[in-house]
Amino acid sequence: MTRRTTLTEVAQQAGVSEITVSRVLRNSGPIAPATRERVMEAVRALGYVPNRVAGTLASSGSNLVGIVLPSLANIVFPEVLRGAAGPLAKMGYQPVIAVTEYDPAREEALIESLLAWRPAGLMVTGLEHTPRAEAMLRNAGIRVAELMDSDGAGIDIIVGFSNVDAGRIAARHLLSRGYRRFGYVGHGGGATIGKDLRAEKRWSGFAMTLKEAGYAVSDKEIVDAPSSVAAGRYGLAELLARSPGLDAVYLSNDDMALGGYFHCLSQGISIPGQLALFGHNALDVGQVAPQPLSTVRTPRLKIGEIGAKLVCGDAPPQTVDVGIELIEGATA
Amino acid sequence: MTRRTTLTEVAQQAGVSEITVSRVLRNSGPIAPATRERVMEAVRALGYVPNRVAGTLASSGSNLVGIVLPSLANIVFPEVLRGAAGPLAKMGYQPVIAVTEYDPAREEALIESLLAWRPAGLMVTGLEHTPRAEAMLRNAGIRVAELMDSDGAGIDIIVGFSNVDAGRIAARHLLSRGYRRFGYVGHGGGATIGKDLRAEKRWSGFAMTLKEAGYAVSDKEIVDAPSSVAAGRYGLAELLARSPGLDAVYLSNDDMALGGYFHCLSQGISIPGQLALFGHNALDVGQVAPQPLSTVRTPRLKIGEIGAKLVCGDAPPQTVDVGIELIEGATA
DNA sequence: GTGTTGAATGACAGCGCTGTCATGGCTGCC
DNA sequence: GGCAGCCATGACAGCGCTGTCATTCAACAC
Repeated sequence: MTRRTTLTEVAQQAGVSEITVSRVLRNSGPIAPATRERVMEAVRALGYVPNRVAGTLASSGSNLVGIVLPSLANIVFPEVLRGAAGPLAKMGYQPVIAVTEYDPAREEALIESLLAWRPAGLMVTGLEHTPRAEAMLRNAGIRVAELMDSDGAGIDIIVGFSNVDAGRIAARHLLSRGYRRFGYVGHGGGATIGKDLRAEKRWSGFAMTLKEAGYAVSDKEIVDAPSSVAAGRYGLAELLARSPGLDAVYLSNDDMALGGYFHCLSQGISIPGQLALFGHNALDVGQVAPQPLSTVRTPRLKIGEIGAKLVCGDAPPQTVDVGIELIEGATA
Repeated sequence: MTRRTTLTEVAQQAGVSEITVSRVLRNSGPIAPATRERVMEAVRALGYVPNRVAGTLASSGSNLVGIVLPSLANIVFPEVLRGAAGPLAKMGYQPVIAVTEYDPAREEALIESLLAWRPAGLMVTGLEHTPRAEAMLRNAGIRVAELMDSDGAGIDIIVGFSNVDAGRIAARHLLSRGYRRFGYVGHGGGATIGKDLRAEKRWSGFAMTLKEAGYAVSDKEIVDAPSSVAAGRYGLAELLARSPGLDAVYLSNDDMALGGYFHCLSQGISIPGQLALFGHNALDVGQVAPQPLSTVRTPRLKIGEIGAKLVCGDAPPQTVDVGIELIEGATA
C-alpha cells in the first residue's frame, strides 16, 4: 500500500495543528471560518481521505455495523439488507456483511471476525446461535439485533415475526377453503448448507394446526437443495408423482411455490381447482404472476429498516413483532 | 462501549509479553508449544477477541474489501456479491458493502467512505464514475475491480461482458427468427434513482443492429420505475395497448421480461406465436417458467468470484471478458 | 487598568496492536 | 571449550488519529 496523505501533512499544508484539521473535518468545536477554508483547501489540494481506522482506534467507536445473513441465494435477505442500508447510510454507518450459508459454526466464526472490527452494532438472522456465538454477542458491549424470527428469546433487540404463526395461517386458510388432502414441499440444504430453522418452524406450525383440526399431511417432499424456483418445481413434481390425490400443497416459501405453480402451468394442472398452492413471503414476483400466489406477507424491508434504526439508537432492549398478513391470492 | 479485553491482559494472564500473544494469534514466528497452549488458554479464559482496528493501524493492511453495488432490488447484484463472498471468506477478507441506487454522486461519496477504512481492495460496478471518484480509485494505492461491463476503458481490473453485444445478440436472434415489428420495454429509475447505464448500452446495441439490418424499433416504453417484474408487466401492457401490431419485444432484463410474459399469459397472448419476448440475464426464475425465457446468459456469480480473486491477488491489471451466451429459450 | 469571559487553537498522551531489532539460552561441531 | 547458529522471547517505537487539558488573545465590564 502506497503511503497515503495524513492529517499531519494536511495540517502542515494549511499551517495549523493536526487537531484543528481534525476538528474541521468532524465539525466539532469552534473553528474560524478563515481557518476552515484554509484547511478545506489543503484537503482538496492533497486529495486527503481521512483514515477511519486510526480515528476509530483513537475514539473507540466505529461506524461499522455488522450484518450476518444466512444466504444471498434468493431475494429475501438482500431485501432485509436493502431495508437496513437506507437508514444506516442516513445515520452515517457502513454495513459489513457476512454470509453463513445456514451453518451455525460458520456463523460463530463470522460473528467473531465482525466483532474484531469493533462495530457499533450487529444484526444477525434468527434466534438460534451456538453457545459461544451467543456469549460473544452478549459480551460484545454493543447493540445486537436478531431479525426475522420472534419465536423465542433473544439477546437484546428482536425484529421479526412468528414463523410458527405463518405456518398456522397457511393451514387455517387451506382448511377454511375446504382442502383436506395435504402435501408439503420443503427445501433441505444440499451438501454444504445447513438447516433453515425458520422454515422448520413454519412447517411445525402448519402440521400442528392441521393436527388440532383432525387432519394431517399425507405426503411430504424435502428437496435436498437450497430453496429455489427450480427446487420447488422439481419437488412438487416428485410429490405429485408419488401422491396424485393431494388437493393442497404448502411450500416452504414463495420461490418454491412459484416453481410449483410453474409445474402446474406446464402440466395443465388447474389451480386452485385441481390443486391449491400456498407459499410464504409474498415476494413481488409471485404477486405479479397470472394468478397471484396465496401466501403470507412478511415485511422484510421493514425488518431491516427497524433493525438498523434500533441497533444504532439507544432504545431499551425490545421485541418488535412486525406482523404478518395473509395474502389470499388466487392459488389457494 | 464497555472496555473489552486487550492483548496486554491476555499477556499478563499467560505470563508472557504482548508480542508473544500477538504471534501466537497470528501464527507468525516460532513459538514453543507450551507457550502457545498457555496463551490460548488465557485467550479462551478471557474471551479475548483481537482488535483488528488496532492491528490494521499498526500493520497498515486491512482485510476489508469494499463492494459498491448499484442496487439490491433484484437478484442480479446479490448474485455478484454471493460470487464474491465465497473467495473473499476463503482468503480471509471481509466484504463491506455500499449501495448507490445508480446515483454517481452517491457512488463518489460511498467510495470515499469505503476508502477511509483503508480496504485491501475495492470492487465497483461499471466503468463510469465521476471524475473525482475515478481519481480516488486511481490514487488509492489498492487494487480496484470494475464489474459487469467491458464496454470501455477501466482503471485496473475489469471483469464483465459487453452489454452492447448483449443487445446485438438479442437483435440478431429476433431478426433470424423472422420478427420484423419490434418494440422495447425499458426501466427508468423512478424519482430517486439514477440511470442504469448498462441497460442503455444494451438498448443501443439492439437498436444499432436493427438499423444495420434495415429495421427499427417501432415503439418503446420506458417505465419510470426501477426494474421489476411488476414494471415489466405494466410496461408491456402499455406498449401493446399503444402498438398492438408488434411481433417481438426486447425488455431491459429478465425481471421485466418475466413480467411481460406474465402479462401475456394473463391476456391469452400466445408466446412466441403472437408475440416474442426477449430478456437479459438468464435468471433462474425465467428459465424454470413454463416457457423458458429467450435471453442472454450473464455469468454473475463468476464475475463476483473472479473479481474477488483478482482484487485480492497480485495479477497485473487486466480485462476479463467472462462472455455471454444466447439462451434460445421458448419465448422468441 | 484589571479581571472575566469565551472563542480559537495547540500540546500531549494514548487507543491496541505489530514491525524491527535485540537478547538470552541452547545445540552442535571442530 | 569456544563459537557459530538457531530457537524462543522481549523491549520499544510508532501506525494516524482524537480526548483532554492548557493556552492565547480579543472583547467587554467595572
